[in-house]
Amino acid sequence: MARRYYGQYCGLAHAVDLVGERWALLIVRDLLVSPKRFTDLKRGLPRIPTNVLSARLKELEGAGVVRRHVLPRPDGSVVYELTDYGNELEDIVLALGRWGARTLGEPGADDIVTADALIMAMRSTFRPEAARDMTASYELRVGDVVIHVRVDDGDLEVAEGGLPDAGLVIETGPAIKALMAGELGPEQAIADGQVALTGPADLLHRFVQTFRI
Amino acid sequence: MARRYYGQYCGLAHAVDLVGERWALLIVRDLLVSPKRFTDLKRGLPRIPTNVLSARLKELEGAGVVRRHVLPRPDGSVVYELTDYGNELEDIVLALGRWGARTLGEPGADDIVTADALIMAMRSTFRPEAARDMTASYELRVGDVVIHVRVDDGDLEVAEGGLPDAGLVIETGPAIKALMAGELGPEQAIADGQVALTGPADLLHRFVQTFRI
DNA sequence: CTGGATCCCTCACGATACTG
DNA sequence: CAGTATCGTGAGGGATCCAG
Repeated sequence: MARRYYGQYCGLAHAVDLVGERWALLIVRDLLVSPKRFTDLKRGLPRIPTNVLSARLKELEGAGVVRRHVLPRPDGSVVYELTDYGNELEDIVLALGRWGARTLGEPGADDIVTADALIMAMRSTFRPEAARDMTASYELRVGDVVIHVRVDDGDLEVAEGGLPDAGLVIETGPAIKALMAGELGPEQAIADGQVALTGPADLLHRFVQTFRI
Repeated sequence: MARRYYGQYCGLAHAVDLVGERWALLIVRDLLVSPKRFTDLKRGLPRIPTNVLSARLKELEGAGVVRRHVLPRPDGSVVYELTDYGNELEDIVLALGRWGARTLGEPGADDIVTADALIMAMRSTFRPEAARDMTASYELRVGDVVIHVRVDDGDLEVAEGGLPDAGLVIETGPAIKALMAGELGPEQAIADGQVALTGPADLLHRFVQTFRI
């Protein structure tokens, strides 16, 4: 807004003005999963300084991407959520995540995986054409993050937390990236101990066909 | 790359590491139109300091997005072009430009429009479903930028420069955004003198139906 | 305890000048 | 033409502090 960085009358330049600042798209990523409070955002983005988070939220609000919502009393707390306009970034964020995942190497020592990041990763790698008429459910544990995935007749639903009646529980670590990229075969991953299953092993094949980098 | 800004093992965070720096996506935008030399890039992005352009090109090269290519003698000059991986940003850049264009206001006093920006804008607003079986050609003059557009049986081709046998020459200014967003009707635009035509006026209707923010 | 604001330091960015 | 060198400024990083 204020800062006219680029001096170009161009949709892309304007978009980058709105969401091109340093943490902005990661904030949008987390808000695409669900509305959140300041502290929730901070927890999902541990390395962001609070002043920067505060500044980004104000900028995104001013840009019409995020809405600040005060919950009714007695709670009275503040929730940030995407506007309709902000929600329309979903396809872009998913596509960019897919693009970036293709050159994602091994995780660094202090890299973390958050539930929201994993949820968006599953959404971005989902291949509807491979999931046609398919129904399956998975509980996915990566490090200490637990999410679950339901594929219901070709529709996808991903959310945080476990799933007691999951068809398959997949317990793994960073190897999940190699697995989903096809760099590591399911059998190999199990044999190496990089993936542990609770449930029928052939479901893992369907999993890697459904979610693919 | 070097700077681990985000500390997250996530495709999106990695993508933002690669192309999230301050001028990076605009450089990519211009390279999506055609390979360019350092000075050409500088001319299309007048406000970028040369050291920053230099740094971005090195980073993008290191990221595998841009390739530095030395032309054969006696020319011996250097050309920057997108790698295959870089080219795969096209849909994302187009989508982001479309998203940003929706909230693009009036141009600032010192905003410029470059040929490359306009070419990408035409590509991003093209609606194939509206251009089915259509054949048309336009020369488009916005300020002192001249490009031409061919719609050939549903296929789009946009490039810099005039087109002597264009079906319609459209001469306009910033009003083109309002026109393409449907905020300004074609007749109104002509009546106001915000658009001048050389050729049949009804082609302008087809133009605004084919290219739409 | 949530939701920030403040302070200080560093480094990336921006402007300009200059060189092979 | 294709950058490198220099230098000032402001945004980001990190820790701490404060109000409701």
